[in-house]
Amino acid sequence: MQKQETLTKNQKIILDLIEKSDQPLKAYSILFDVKKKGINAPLQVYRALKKLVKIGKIHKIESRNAFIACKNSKCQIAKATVFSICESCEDVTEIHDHKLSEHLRDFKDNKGMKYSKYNLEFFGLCKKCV
Amino acid sequence: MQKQETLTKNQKIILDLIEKSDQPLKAYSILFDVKKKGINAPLQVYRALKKLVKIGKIHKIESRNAFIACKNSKCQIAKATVFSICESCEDVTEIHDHKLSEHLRDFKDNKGMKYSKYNLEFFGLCKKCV
DNA sequence: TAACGCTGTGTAATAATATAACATATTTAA
DNA sequence: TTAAATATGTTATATTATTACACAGCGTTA
Ligand SMILES: [Zn+2]
Ligand SMILES: [Zn+2]
Ligand SMILES: [Zn+2]
Ligand SMILES: [Zn+2]
Repeated sequence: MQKQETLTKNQKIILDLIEKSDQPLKAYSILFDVKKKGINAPLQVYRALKKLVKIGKIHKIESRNAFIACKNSKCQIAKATVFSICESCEDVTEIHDHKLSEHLRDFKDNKGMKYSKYNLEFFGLCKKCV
Repeated sequence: MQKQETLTKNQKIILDLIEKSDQPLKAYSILFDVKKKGINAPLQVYRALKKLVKIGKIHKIESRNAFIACKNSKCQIAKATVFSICESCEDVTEIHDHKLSEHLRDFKDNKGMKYSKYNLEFFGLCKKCV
């Protein structure tokens, strides 16, 4: 369900920037970078980020307040994200693990709660940093 | 490994407050509540929170920037947390599911990364809010 | 004892993250 | 072709979190 063609100007500018980075970007660093393209205010950035998160083009790394592009162009799991985060170099990688996804998708607690979404962040040391 | 007896005055005040609430509290709401006890500045709160998180007495709900007490007094999993969050009433519950914990503890990605910690947040609607 | 490292405290200032409110424009759908 | 929904630009402000500095208490150890 490709939707990029329906993005607005600001959304495209900001998505382009995030997609060019393989690591998460913070809102105010995005703002700094897009000022030359006429985006002047935090709110313009946050609005675009909100939309891009909503349609699954990017994800928010909650523990870092940063945003990373979803590399899976057919991402069906915009609402079911798993990341690995190196606590030393801060390298972030999105994990797509079928078995894990299944397990999480099927998880039922004992409260009868219905889950529509989850976010999982693993922390540790990457190979370079061990 | 009970460590509460070694907590300092500020840490105790703040832990008490958080433990009395069954729902997550935000740092500045904590600050407001403990002003009558002589804690005047954000940093005093954040320092106590940091320590309490570190020793597993409380957990941070990353998506909400809020802090909740760990109800499991023998919590071995201060670094392996799972929460369910109702997106309507914002009710938060810590989940202790043995099978899920095992699955997450044993998870290995294909990058050879060594995980020491994870945080999982499920979102949905609780029974009241469905 | 004295020197040191470690942890915590108190205070002031500031940084970083995010939203409210308002006026207007554009797109979409009935 | 009106109405609803979505997006924009701008200003101001709210919320969350840290830096920097001076000092106090405690245990180790020289
Ligand atoms: Zn993705
Ligand atoms: Zn690393
Ligand atoms: Zn816990
Ligand atoms: Zn609810």
